[in-house]
Amino acid sequence: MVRLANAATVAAAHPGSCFIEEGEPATAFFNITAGTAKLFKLLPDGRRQITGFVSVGHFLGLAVSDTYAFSAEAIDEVRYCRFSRPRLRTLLDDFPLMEKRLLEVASNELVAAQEQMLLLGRKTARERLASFLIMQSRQGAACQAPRQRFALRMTRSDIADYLGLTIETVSRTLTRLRTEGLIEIPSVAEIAITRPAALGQLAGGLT
Amino acid sequence: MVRLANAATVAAAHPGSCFIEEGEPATAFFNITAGTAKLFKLLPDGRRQITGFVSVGHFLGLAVSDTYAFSAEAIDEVRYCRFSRPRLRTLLDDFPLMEKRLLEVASNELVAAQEQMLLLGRKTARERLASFLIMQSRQGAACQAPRQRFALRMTRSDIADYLGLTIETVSRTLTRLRTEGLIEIPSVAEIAITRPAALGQLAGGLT
DNA sequence: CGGAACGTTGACTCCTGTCAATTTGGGTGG
DNA sequence: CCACCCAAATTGACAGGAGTCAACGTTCCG
Repeated sequence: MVRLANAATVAAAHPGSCFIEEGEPATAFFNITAGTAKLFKLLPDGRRQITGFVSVGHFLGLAVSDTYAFSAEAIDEVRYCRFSRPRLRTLLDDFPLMEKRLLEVASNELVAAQEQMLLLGRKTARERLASFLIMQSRQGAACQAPRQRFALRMTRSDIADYLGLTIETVSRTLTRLRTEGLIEIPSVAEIAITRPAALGQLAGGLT
Repeated sequence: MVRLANAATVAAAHPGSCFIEEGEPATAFFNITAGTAKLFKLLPDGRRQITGFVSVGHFLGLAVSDTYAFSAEAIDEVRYCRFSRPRLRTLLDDFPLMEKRLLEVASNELVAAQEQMLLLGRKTARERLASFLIMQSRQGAACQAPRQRFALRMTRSDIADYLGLTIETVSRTLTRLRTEGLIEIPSVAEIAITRPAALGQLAGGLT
């Protein structure tokens, strides 16, 4: 862990380790600088809902609440900057542009959250997977065209908990999409979209 | 419609009318001054997901996107201030505190959205209704204790589309909660929580 | 080679959705 | 004032999609 001049610290989280725990006092604000993490909430009996995957550039821990509203677990090696809350406040005062940027980010995440609510509340398993695969195909290709083939950086269990399904349903549904010729599965962690238009149709008017 | 000095307009929407339509060019920013509206997204075949209910004080249309990401329909008579986008920008420049406030609001809404994702993705119908009723019992009583008895300002159809269920399941589940003695239903639009602790338990560790 | 975590597949169950009939309640007009 | 109407809500019967439980396959390290 490195301490910087402005009291921010740089740290890392190993795959599988949590660097934010839901319910803990929200003492800090994070900025991911490398790697990917999953954000999730748990029910008392262990059911889990992954609310998003975050990677380089993402901000975490904005909430005004005094405790974190979700947990964050590293998927691969994650590096991040950590700002104490008071330090964040002075940062925002010193750099008003940062506030603008944070507002933009939060607004975009709200839009994404609403899209995910539509998926979780109203889409079938097939539609959820179709939507998810299309989303993934665009991941990290913000400025370019979606890639026809890409790697899934998460397990079936993570996909299931993100889509509100079980791992069995995820597996079966992927198999079905494959047998129907909409996708190919070169390896467990790779997907190739063979009929993007049909998949988009299934997803319900792509986002 | 009244035009103010700073180019904002004051307007109203009658019950059932949409004052924001998903997909339309996002030309404005709204601030609700009276009434309640529902926000929702539609799938091509008409399936609907209500992403939230908003009332006095809420801000709408923040998104950076060039089209609205959701529709807004008035439940009762809604009054609102409408700012054009350029005007919003000058407003934010003139009143930096407003930006801080918007960021707070957006952060809180993100937390609520994540809670709703947990509900939609992982909770059973019973748990969804329990969570919903507890949430409603706190509505508009931000600073006070939750009310033991309250009015539902929306139809069963709205509740269903908010919770990702059908109206039949909402109806049946409410009936069951009543016969089990957790709640009473003095009239179709009123609920009394008779066993708050048990209902909270069911909801899965209240928010 | 062996074991463990992850993934796939099958058989069966059940919660919720679908379809349909009936009841309730609020508003309107005779 | 009351009968009527229509939308909303409730209730029932049935069906189906996704969950559960379990067996089997695969991959990857130790």
